[in-house]
Amino acid sequence: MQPKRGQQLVQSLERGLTALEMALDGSVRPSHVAEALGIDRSTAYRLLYTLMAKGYLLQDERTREFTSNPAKFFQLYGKVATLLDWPDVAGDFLTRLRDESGETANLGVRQANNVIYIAHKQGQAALSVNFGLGTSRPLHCSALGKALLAAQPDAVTAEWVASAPLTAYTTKTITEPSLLKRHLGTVRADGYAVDDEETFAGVRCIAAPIHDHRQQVIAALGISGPTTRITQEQLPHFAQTVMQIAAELSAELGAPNADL
Amino acid sequence: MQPKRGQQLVQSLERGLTALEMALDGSVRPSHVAEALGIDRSTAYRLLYTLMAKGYLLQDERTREFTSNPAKFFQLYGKVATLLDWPDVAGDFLTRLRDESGETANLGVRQANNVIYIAHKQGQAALSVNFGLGTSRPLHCSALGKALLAAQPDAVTAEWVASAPLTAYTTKTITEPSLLKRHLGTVRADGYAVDDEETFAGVRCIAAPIHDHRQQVIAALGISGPTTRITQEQLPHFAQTVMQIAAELSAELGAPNADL
DNA sequence: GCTGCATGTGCGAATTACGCAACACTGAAG
DNA sequence: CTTCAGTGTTGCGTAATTCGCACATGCAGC
Repeated sequence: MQPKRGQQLVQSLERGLTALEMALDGSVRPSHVAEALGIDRSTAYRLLYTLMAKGYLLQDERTREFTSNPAKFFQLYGKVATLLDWPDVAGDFLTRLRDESGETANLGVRQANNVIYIAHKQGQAALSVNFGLGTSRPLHCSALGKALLAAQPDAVTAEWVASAPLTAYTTKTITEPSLLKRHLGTVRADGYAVDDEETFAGVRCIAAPIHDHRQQVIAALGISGPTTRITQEQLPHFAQTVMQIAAELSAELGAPNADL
Repeated sequence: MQPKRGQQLVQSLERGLTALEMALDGSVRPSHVAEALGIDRSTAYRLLYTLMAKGYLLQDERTREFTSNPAKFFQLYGKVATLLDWPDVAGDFLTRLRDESGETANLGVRQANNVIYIAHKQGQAALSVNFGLGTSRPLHCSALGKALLAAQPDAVTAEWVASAPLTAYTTKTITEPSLLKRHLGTVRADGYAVDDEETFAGVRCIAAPIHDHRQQVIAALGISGPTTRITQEQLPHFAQTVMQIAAELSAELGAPNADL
């Protein structure tokens, strides 16, 4: 995050995108954006107006508030079709994983220092975990994230572990770089990752990586449930299920030597 | 489309967004963007670099090409959660509609002069229609589009019909404003819209509007199939099915007086 | 009506982004 | 191997673009 080439950034574009992302978190008005970015109201207005002219935002005729245009974003996202296929492709596997484990099944990919959930099937028990689609969690304390991290070459992992902010969310969150590095080593050896109440107290998650036809890790598949059901004793059993279905999904994607 | 306030547009932001959209259609390089926008390579590079710094694009280490970052767009889209829920909420209805009709069922919302498909279940017959998710079709010649148009107040419809570009896609496309206006009147009276080979020869579609709890039309639900199966004779029967399930979906969303 | 508060719009000043030019690199052609 | 054409990337001076100020306008509420 130390941009040695800071001069190459186009300020207007950067500000405009920031304003856009603000609008995605709810309705936004020029005065808010201006205050948040430390710029004049008129400047903020022109940014928002440009975003509206481009179809990214809509302006409420009455309240004059700018809101995001969902259809535009769906359209943009549709062009990036790779992930749109996920729910279709992985849907059946997620359903099976949910039914066999009884817990919420989810699928995520990496985005910077986070894993974001791109598909899921919620568990049907009265007490079930529910991550919203499109939401993100830090890599270092989620099972999906650790499964993705462990798939990288050692050097990359080491560098990441050393520089990433390892924020603690519970008392069990691993915040020590050296510990995390060793932990990821065992994840790779085991073939699955466990989030043992590292993000939310009372929630345990298990995940395994998904490979594509080039044997590259492109996503992770896992389950999340209360510690009362995903107990330490049954953890290996759950892990087996997760790895099994993850392997099948990888095979569906054309991965070689998936051990079915 | 006649910007009386052309001076309010921020050029850098506008260009940046255009470059972003170019990247969504495939890999992009500074020289391409520069040529397309009529700007210098260095300027194009700085725009792309800023987009990358913001996470919207990724740069291939080897080829130096800029590509879109699917995860980022999914994340953005996830924040605009309203539509993300659609596949979950409407999934069962789409499946039922597909099974009862035997044809591809789809759900779309309006985006400017187009309808974009946000959820679908493809028919299982050997010959079935397949629209890609996130793709768009003009309002005036698609069943979903006409169902959405007919839901508006007369004045709005009249104005739109007069100013919109009614491009012909087949010989059956309605390109005459006055005809389209009258046609939309019958759509409203019937409660469903038909696309009788107006977009693709050999394809007929039927759609009905979806209302939310405020009785506002927010989407349209429909089926698409070959004219050999969706015949003129059976059209009313199919329409009945579409309207029935559309009403049930509206009811699920809390719409009042949905006639179940 | 008057008073706060916000949006939206000219206009001049200067910051910012642009194009030019140069360098490093790559890949293809000779 | 050398040459050459083409591209990515960066520095820099200039000029165009954007920014912030100031004001007109609209609206809600003591």
